[in-house]
Amino acid sequence: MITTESEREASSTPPNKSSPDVATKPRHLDRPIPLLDILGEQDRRKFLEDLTEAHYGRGQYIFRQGDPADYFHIVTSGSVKCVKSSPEGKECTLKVLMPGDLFCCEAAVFDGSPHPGTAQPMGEVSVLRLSKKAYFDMLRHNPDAAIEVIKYLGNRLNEVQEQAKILALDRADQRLASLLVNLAERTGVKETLGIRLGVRLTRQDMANMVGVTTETAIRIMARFKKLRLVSGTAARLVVRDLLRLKQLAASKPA
Amino acid sequence: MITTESEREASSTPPNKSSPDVATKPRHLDRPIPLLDILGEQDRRKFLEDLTEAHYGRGQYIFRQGDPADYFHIVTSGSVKCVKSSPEGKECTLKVLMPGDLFCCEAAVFDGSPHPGTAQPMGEVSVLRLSKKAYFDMLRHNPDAAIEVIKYLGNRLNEVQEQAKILALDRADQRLASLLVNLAERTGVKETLGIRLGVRLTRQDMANMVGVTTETAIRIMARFKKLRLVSGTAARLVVRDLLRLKQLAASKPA
DNA sequence: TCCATAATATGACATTTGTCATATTATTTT
DNA sequence: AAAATAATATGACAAATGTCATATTATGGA
Repeated sequence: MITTESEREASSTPPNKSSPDVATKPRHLDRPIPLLDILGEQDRRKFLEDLTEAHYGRGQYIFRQGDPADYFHIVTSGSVKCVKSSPEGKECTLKVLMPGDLFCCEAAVFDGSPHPGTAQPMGEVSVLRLSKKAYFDMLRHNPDAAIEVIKYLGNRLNEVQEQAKILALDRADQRLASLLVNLAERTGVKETLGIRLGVRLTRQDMANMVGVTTETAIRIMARFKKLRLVSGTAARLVVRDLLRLKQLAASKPA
Repeated sequence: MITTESEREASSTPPNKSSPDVATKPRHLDRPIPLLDILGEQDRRKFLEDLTEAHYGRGQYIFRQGDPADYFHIVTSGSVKCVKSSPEGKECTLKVLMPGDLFCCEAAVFDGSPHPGTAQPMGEVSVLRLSKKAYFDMLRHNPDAAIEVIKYLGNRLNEVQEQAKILALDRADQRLASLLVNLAERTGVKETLGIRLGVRLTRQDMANMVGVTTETAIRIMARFKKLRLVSGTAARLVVRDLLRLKQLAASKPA
């Protein structure tokens, strides 16, 4: 999925807060959400009544590791970082959620355990929130919705397992190449010179996603730049040679 | 969950085959399966009709990476290795499934894409199999069953994400310590001298699970043995000091 | 019991990646 | 526009892990 043009990325930076700017009935949704489309008309109306829309900006958190898990979420615009931190303070970014992605479909929502990670907006973000109870009711009354959630979770599970495999077996440069390929395919926007990533990503962000230090990520990106595989930095990162990056990600030697 | 005594681990090694020894109506189930317990009596009867039980031994495969995904599975006895291999031949073991675990709840079962990994019995194993269609029907007619699957998938997702974090951030010895703690808690059997793991695990197996070479796993295990954290080898691996292993897994320095 | 094979062990060395220090260049904010 | 901060860059060196070679010990099957 490489769209050909569609940007948001508001650059205003509101001060640090920990609750959403607004929480209202949802207005218009940017793009179709499979889960919502599945619901019948009457269910959909009932369901939408329980949904609230929340907006977040830079420096805020949607929720933090250890917080109680009370809501099921759907991203409607912008992107969301899922981060886990270890007791000693090191951080790892596990996933960048895009519009249409669900989160907290999980066990935590059912059994009252706290969030196993932090959800952080990357720029301006809107999400739909559904209370634990309403989510549960929806699943119970809508087998098709439940199946949709099962499919989503199954895909996510496969995805993370692939990611774990990459972390376990591949070198730093291959892991970085995999990340760039993945983000280019999931969020990329075609341009004359290549594929521009749809998310702002510093070398530090990349480092956190592939389990290396920032210095290592910088050195490898410098090499990739020299090889004309990529160009640009955080705000405007362009993948210039998707094919060769893919080959690098799958190759044996250095 | 550390049971106090309950072993199987048949030691006979039938020759390499790629189809189950038998596929019959399930007889008696070793332990309760939450998913089955949820179904009402009549649903349960109908459901059980579609279930077949299959048995596998050493050297066989339940399915292999790339095979078409036609069945949903439940482990009823023994343990199953989930393995992924990269194009260059390196392998990574992502999970050891125990009785009660579900597998192939996933998207692959629905949309016709092939198995993203291999499922391999560790010793003698029995699984229940349900055809894609019957599984789908069950989910559609049993909201509670669908919710159970969602819970299961959610737990698995959290688990793999935790694993990915560990692979991304921790040193080899910490990853190995985490693995031992995890297996001791999930499969361990209490003994006078510690907790014996309920699965046969060579240093090579461990290496594949934490993304290091066999040599590194051997060296680290030798260190652990010297520190009296563990004892024994593959067939009889004992965790002697769970607490210190946990501390090691969570500590900052060497 | 013996043999064949699998598993564990260990050393020497190469490679990869991390750490720390210090610049340089972008980007925000005032 | 200037100042402050964040991001990128680079070198020197240390530490962790991999590679390859070669033993030694354990285990399962004839």
